[in-house]
Amino acid sequence: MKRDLPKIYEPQKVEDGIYKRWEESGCFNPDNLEGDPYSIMMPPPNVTGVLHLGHALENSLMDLMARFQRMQGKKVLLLPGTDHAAVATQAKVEKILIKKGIEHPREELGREKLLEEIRKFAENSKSTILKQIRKMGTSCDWSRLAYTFDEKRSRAVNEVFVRMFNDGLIYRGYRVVNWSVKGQSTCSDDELEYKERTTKLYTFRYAKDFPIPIATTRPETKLGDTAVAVNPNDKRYKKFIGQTFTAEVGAAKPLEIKIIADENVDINFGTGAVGVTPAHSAIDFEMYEKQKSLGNPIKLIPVIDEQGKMNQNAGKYAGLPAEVAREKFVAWLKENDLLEKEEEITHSVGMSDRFGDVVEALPMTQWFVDVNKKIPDKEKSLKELMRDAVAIGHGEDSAQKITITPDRFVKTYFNWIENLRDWCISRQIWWGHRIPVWYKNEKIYCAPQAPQEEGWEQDTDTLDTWFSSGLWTFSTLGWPDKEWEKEKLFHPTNWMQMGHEILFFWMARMILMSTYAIDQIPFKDVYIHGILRDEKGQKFSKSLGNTLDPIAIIEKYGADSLRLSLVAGVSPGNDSRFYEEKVESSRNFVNKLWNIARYVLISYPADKHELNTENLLPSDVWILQKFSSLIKNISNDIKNFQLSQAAEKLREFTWSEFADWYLEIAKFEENKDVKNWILNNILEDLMRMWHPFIPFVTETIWNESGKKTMLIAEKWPSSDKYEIKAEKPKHENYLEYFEFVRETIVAIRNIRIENKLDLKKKLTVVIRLKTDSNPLLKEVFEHEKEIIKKLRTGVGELTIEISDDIIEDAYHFPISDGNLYVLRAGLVDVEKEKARVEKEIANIEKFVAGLKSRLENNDFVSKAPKNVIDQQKESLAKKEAELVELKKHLSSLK
RNA sequence: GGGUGAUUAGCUCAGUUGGCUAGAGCACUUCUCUUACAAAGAAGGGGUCACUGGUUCGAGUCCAGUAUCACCCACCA
Repeated sequence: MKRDLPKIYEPQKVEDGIYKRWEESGCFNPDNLEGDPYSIMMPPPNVTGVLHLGHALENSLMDLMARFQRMQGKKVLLLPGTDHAAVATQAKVEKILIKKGIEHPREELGREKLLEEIRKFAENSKSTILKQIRKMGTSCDWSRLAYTFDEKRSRAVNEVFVRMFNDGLIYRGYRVVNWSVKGQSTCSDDELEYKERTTKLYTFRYAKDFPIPIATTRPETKLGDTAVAVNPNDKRYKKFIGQTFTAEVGAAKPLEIKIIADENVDINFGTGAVGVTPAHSAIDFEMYEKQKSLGNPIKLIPVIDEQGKMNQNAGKYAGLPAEVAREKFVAWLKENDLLEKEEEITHSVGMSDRFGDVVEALPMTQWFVDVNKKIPDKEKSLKELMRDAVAIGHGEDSAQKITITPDRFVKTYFNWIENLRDWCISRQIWWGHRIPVWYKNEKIYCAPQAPQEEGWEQDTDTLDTWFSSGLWTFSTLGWPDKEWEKEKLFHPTNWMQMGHEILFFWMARMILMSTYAIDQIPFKDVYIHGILRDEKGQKFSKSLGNTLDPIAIIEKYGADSLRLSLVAGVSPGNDSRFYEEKVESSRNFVNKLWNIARYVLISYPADKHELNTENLLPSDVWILQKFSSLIKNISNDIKNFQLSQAAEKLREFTWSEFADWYLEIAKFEENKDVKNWILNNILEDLMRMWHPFIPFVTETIWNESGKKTMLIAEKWPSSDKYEIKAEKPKHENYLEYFEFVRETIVAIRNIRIENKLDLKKKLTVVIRLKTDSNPLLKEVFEHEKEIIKKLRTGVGELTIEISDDIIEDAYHFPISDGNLYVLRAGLVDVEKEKARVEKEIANIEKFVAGLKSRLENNDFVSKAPKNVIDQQKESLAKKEAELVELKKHLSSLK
């Protein structure tokens, strides 16, 4: 049967069709699958735009694992979804609208119209993203598609909010928060991006008679100072602690500065004193709270408003933008001779990562999640829940313990938890889950719906987007609706992969939400991947203009090539560089695989016979052995999340062993029935193992091989099938013999090329076996003679001798244990051969010397494990034998 | 200031509990259009595993320190 398959694999022609067939097969939906549940929740991409390479990486990883587990016989759920990404999306749409000429989108459009614009944008980018996920080949269950802002997820959000409110974990408080003037909204600590800036550090006194100078980079906020903190052990200032000074600096009222003690003040830094501005610094606000709890309160005077301008408390500075007020205040300080020093320093300032402006610290009434308060009935705080889940297991149950790969991130996580403050969850933007709290006069009511009576108004704020994405692992499964009962078998989810940059944003919040709301960890294993960088090691970013569109890459090279290049050559947790050459290399491999299959399918039409072990030749035993251990290796690697290693091993076997050696030898060896069985079976099982990595080409090959089933639904191969029962003792040695044959062939090829021998001309070769060599070896070589001749060696005549004599005027290549030589009579370039052999001898001598000294070392012999010693002894014996032969040979060269 | 990671071939990177003479891809050299594949095949060259000490019979691997780079956290008032 002659088949017609194109020489070059063309992914563009098949990928969409295959994806459709997979979808129709029902394999994406775990309801159609048997086995233990296995679930992965897709980290929902933000609906702010299109899929980028990072998403492509994540899809590759998740789909790899999903397909692998499905082939392991699991009931696999890979649940897709998208994130409404509150601030990010609104900021993005507002930017677009501003470009279109709507300068103040919120005022000009109003809440409903602006929300409509955002919704349109979100829906649009959502559908693009979902299409792109399909392009990647991701085998997710579209019937369970979720969105953080859809009705079901909104119910979950409200449910958790109300519960936390009732448990007293969510509170409304007047505290200093991060405020983006540009975005007119709060942001959480984690949403800040710190950037280095040079600014001036001013050292001054509030008044001539004020005893302590202080330093600041924000003089204008000093109009709201209410205290100066000094170290209680500071001899200079100790005497002032407890006193209050007044100073007239132009604020609405004279400043009343209380000198307070604080251990954290560094005596040696700056002036050793800190001007405390409780209203405009998170740290100072903490001091304010501390003083309050100590019964020695200080005042809190805001001087900057939500527009970033000075307010009435700032007296003569009121109404000025902060920067202008700063200059004016500094000028005033100079005039009054209060400024002692002015120096340039660099320090980092927090910028809103979405709106891009420097955030202002302002005291405001906002909603917070209290992370330190004990949860009723639990005796633990949210912070403790978050720590337990990773440290000892939720509820001290080791089965409810999260493992993180690589484990160094555990430390990072704990460190973050230690420093965690209450989480500000209210945002003043409109795109997001509205806070389920209702007000009427002084009354407050917390529930998804307003009370029946008239006059209740809902809070206008929305929730931080991470509040809803924190629920993702279980809100996607229908919680708190009835559906959950049916779906909760998928929770805790099994595997979660994410970039290390969202460890705190997301992983931490999922743990918080899940352990609190449903008393389960959200996932068992977390796999942290690095971020992708360009070939120069820079992050991909729009502003650098170095972004790559994964879809364009797929169109050029195919999804498989992209996936393979993203998964191979990376290790967990580490960043990796991405560039087109990597995709090219993967494309070349995919095409190689295609051609391997093409050759096998065309030349070895499968039939159903069993493997005839009587007819096994060394090459067969060799490849079967290699393959059966490969199967075990790959399974283990994937189970240990060593995905890149698995890909490399597969590639090595496929290309260097199966294609380069076995396939070539199969062309000449006579036991066609065995060859047929092995080629077809290994090809088939190789497709299974490659499938999670490169699903499209493997499915295509599977289909071309005439299989009725789909590869996606096939089982992972078992190594048992390839294990040769040792009924024939010679098979054990076959493995070794085949290595001899390989070495012989390489040696002959080397002779030709290194000596520039005419490749067309036939070569006469003598293989000399030593007299004491295994008689089977001769048999093998007699048998392999024809193969050696044919396998691109150009050998015309090959004889095998058994003797100990050196043949003069020949090339000598000791093989493996020193008892086998490849020789070629005549035509020797003596000088060249001498040089080569001398180099080789020097090499071996060095190695042998090392081995000897080790083996003569009593410490080594007495302390090293036996197998290591044996290994080295064996190796020494071999190399010494080689050395003897090579030296003999060298002396024969004249 | 605290922490983490990286440093291995020209480039990009593997190297799982320490154990034969340290690997891959790309690039390079030479040869080959040999009927599966030139997006290929064959044979090669190329490394003091950043540095200095230590532990050990044995260190790329473990420990300490140093240097350079990258990142994270805190933030200097």
